[in-house]
Amino acid sequence: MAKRKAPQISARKAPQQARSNDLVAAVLEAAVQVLVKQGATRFTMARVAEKAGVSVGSLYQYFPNKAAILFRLQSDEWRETGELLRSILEDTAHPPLQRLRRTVHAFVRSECDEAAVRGALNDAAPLYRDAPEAKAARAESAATLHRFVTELLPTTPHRKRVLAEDLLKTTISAVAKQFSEQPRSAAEIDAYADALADMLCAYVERLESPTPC
Amino acid sequence: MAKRKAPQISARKAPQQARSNDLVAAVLEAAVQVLVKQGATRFTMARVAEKAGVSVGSLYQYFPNKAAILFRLQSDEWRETGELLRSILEDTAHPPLQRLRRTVHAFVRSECDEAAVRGALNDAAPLYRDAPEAKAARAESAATLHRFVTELLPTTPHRKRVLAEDLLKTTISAVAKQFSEQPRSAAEIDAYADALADMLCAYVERLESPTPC
DNA sequence: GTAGAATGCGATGAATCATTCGCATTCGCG
DNA sequence: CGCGAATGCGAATGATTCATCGCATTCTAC
Repeated sequence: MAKRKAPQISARKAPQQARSNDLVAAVLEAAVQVLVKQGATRFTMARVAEKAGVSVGSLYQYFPNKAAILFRLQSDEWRETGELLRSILEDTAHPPLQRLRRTVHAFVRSECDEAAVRGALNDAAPLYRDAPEAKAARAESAATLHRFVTELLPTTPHRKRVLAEDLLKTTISAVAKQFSEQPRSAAEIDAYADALADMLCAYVERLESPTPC
Repeated sequence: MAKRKAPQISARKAPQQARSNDLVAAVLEAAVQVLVKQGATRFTMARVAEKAGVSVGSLYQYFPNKAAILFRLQSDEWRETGELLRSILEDTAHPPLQRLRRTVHAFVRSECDEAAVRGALNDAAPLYRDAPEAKAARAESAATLHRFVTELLPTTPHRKRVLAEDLLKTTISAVAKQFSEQPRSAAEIDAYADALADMLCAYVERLESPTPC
């Protein structure tokens, strides 16, 4: 869709002294603030450096380019959410459908929590999304969902199950993303997550015990 | 999430002579090509002008700025799709559920048809989406859906119906958008649209005749 | 045919940015 | 203390891009 090259996006070098650790932390925090307050198009190295109280050159000591900072923010978010969802989906103490419902709630809440950052990160996505590192990160969460769906739809034919897995993944992520684009109250979030879970459950249950349309 | 100002985005003036009509047409066609072949970040006035075989100055005769060209492309797409969906949703010859299914198919197909343009337009969305003209365009299609949902869920309590309307709208648009981000074969598209329609129908039917979870 | 309006041109101003590089400062260790 | 390495700096660079303006060309009405 765009980028010909997907250049270096990983950290340039690991901080070795205490001060550089602080610097990286300050940069990341400043990056979030700039992203939220100024938006993706005004997210520049100069602004991040100023907000972090460091110089532009220092930014380039630990991040090879602007995309790397954005990717790091996105990557951290992915990791956190990934761990949260994994802990819910693999908690065999509860029946699958209940785990699905809890996952939907947790995910929608999580998206809305950091809506401002995520929205801006989304606008900036063209800058980092084609990097191989980003693709690897997505593959991992897909694997977790795959194991869960196999358990959720034991009697559904393989052909249909593959489709359902894709649809569930897409629906949850796309709907939550779009929903979180507007600011929402806690009550709205719960109600919406409930409705979304209702929809997914209705679909899953019908797959497992078909009823004519 | 970003833009402080949402400047002029409507056409600057209406073409009065034949040659200027041709010019506008050439510009729009060139804009699509640049968007598809070069991506949103490489979409510049100079490139569009060159591809269209006109000068930069002429671009500014009919479009006040870059966002206006992008908005015009998006607006045309919205209008076309809007008319298509409206014709299906309001065709009272078929039962509501069947119209819903046909709508889903038409919409997913439509998104995939122009996937390249839409993907790039999406990347460029921050440039035009906050303009009042864009908001007005979205409101119109929401109204069509509202009338349909009232007919689709006659016995569902108002409170739930409002939620369901939002969820249906969000799901269809968000899922189709995400699905169309990868190139798809005709068979894939049909299968996916079927699955999506299955999910929505299962949800709607359960709303109208509740079954315990 | 001609005047005046509409249209078209493209060099140019002005602004914004990502990234680099040479030098100054600070740290850790013997 | 003092040396070398790590860290930090920020002006300068080079590239890109939007948007404008004065002038040339073409069209239309009379």
